[in-house]
Amino acid sequence: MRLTHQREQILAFLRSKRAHFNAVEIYDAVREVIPNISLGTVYRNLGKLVEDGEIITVETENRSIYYDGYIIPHTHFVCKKCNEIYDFEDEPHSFKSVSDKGFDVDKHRTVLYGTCKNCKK
Amino acid sequence: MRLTHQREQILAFLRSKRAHFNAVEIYDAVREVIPNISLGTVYRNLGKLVEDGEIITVETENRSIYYDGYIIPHTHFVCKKCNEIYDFEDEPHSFKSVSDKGFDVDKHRTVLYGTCKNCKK
DNA sequence: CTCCTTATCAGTAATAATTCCTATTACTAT
DNA sequence: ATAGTAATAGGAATTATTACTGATAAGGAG
Repeated sequence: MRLTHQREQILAFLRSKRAHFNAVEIYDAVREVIPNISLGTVYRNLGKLVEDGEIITVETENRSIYYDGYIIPHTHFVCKKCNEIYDFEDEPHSFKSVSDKGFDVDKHRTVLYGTCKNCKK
Repeated sequence: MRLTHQREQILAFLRSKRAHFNAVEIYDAVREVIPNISLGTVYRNLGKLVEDGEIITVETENRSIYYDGYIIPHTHFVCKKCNEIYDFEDEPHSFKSVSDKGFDVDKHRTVLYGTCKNCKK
């Protein structure tokens, strides 16, 4: 994988923020540095970075996919009021009952839905 | 919520199959019974049925949302080779660390990714 | 440093999934 | 029956993502 300026900046942006962004938000952010980058380039690089394990995706009930530069396994919490995505530590889990049945688990995603601390007020 | 013929058939279809379908698949299936049902009606009713807790959604890395008439909490496994979605029992989890921090958890979704038993052969 | 190969790029068109809009129909309670 | 509300079909519009094409630039070989 060639390290292009575009790919470098996308990765740098995601690593610099401990938050979750969709493709257009990343596009807008990286355009500050590379004004003529195209959205297609952002999507292509996000895809490759995911493939390479440099970043991870968060699928929620919202239609768009969110990208996360923090790749240590963790659980996401989506607030149904403000839509903010929060990080939490994974609780211990083995998925032993799944692997025992002959299924190979590569990765897992847990998303919690509810009301966040701020929106409860 | 009015129980219309359309809503009834959508729900009946999802309850009759222990599998996961996207909106277009459900549309095609229900059209066998109600030939002139529209896709918009399917989407609208799926949304209401989810709101009402009659069915649940499964968000995966694929772009479309899958609907599931089996609403007892369980874990989904998506095969990266054949894209089949399998059901597994939930492992015990409390999300206590999340609620202890003042976040109210309404529901959770866990999706495992990997290679299924059949595709391993 | 220069050339060469090839991945990657910008720009744009196309596709897929979902939502929105409008006129019409069905149900409910007067 | 009639009015009022809610739901529908059909199609247009929107949003998110992917695919295509000729031009560019990254990285290795000489």
